[in-house]
Amino acid sequence: MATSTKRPARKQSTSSRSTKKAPGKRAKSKEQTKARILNAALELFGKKGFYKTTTKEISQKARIAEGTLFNYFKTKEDLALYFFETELQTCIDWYYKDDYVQAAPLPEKLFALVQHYLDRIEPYQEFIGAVYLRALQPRSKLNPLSLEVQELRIRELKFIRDILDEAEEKEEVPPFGEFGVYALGLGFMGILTYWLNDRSEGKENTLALLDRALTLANSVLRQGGWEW
Amino acid sequence: MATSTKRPARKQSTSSRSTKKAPGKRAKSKEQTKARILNAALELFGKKGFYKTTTKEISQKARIAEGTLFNYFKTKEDLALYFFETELQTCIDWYYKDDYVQAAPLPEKLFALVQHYLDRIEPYQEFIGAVYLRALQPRSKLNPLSLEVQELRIRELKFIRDILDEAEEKEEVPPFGEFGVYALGLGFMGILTYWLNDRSEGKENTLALLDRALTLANSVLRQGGWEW
DNA sequence: GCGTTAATATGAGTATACTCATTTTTTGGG
DNA sequence: CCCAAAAAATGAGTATACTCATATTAACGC
Repeated sequence: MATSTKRPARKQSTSSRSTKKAPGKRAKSKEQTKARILNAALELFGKKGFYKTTTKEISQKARIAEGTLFNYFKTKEDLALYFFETELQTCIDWYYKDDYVQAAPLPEKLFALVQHYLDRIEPYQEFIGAVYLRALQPRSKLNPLSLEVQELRIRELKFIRDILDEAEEKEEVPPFGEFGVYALGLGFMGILTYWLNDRSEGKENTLALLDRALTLANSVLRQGGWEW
Repeated sequence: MATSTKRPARKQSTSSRSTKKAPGKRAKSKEQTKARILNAALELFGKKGFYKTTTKEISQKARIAEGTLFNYFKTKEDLALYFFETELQTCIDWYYKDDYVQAAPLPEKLFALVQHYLDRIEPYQEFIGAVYLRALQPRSKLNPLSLEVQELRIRELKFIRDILDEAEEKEEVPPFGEFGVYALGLGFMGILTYWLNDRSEGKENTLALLDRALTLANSVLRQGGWEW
């Protein structure tokens, strides 16, 4: 019964043809399989939601055996988490390519960054709630709140720290150091949580909250006043 | 059933003191069963951890059928969550009975409260990580970050708000309103997360962080200075 | 007591994330 | 080409949270 599926269509048309290129057949096929899984998962999650999508369905749609899926992703949640990591990275890249944003004052910068990120993960809204919380789990590599435990090797944390360092250098902010990174991470998490709960049109409440929080923080830090 | 004493039932006659005690057999047995479940669960969670404890084991230890467990708690996680709600309530009660704490300035007050809470949930440490995150889930009743969605009916939020109101009244803090409640809730969550990751002796790192955060916040708010 | 109704208990059954021993495919050396 | 080892795929099997139709028990009016 096996074998009916994957059959490499092209037998080798002799060894000469395929001169072991850099990728190699194996690596290439692996990549493709992974892509198929991700496509299938994304489509199904979007259509039926994270919980109602079974790993069996995903495998079928990706045309692989169910077990294979777990060779690529340790758990179903890891599979979903993949999208956020990707988007986060995209967001970081975006930042470093946009001179205007980079030059802006801290509050504007943070506002733009968060807004950008929220825009990007919008499609995953339905299932992000089910999954992003995992990132807070004590052992998770994505946990922005376990700074002292893990040695700041993680991309995302490094990014936050870079932004903060720059602001400290420009004296936009007092030298908070680690503490600041932690606080920023926490604040981001708060916004994300609020966003998840936000039923307002175009998530405007979240943006309003974000704006208010940044303005307030800025004003408190700069002039020690709270009349905003 | 109980004695065969005829009990000429009367239609109404509310005055009938006949039925000895208020509880009634049913309510009583229900209470006992619930208690048995909680005891069994607590012991097993403590001994084997949340994930390795099966609902079957819990039922057996509580001497009930497996299905019965789910008549009392919708999910296994709800069962675990029960302990936190209880401890939180205990904590709130403790606060209102301690005049000294109530009279203290806000930072000391918050420090004492959090420390007290952490002390109390210490025994559940092993499994709290697995479960408390659920509280952040968009729909959760415990989510301290979904203020505007849910109308502040929840005990815990009300408590935070009361404390903040009082501080605002005493002018220890500017009138932040809802915003303040949200921020406090978020801060508490941050501490809890840090605590979960804290491997230091006696969780002293967490206490240090808490102290630092409160001192800093206080100083920034009061004098607009950040030399602390 | 007896009958009726509603609450509660039951445990076999279901769904599904994940495992693992086995099979298939790829690679690379002779 | 062929073979052996490594990598990857496979799908039947497992574990377990949770459901549900049925059975048991309590409550209460007569």
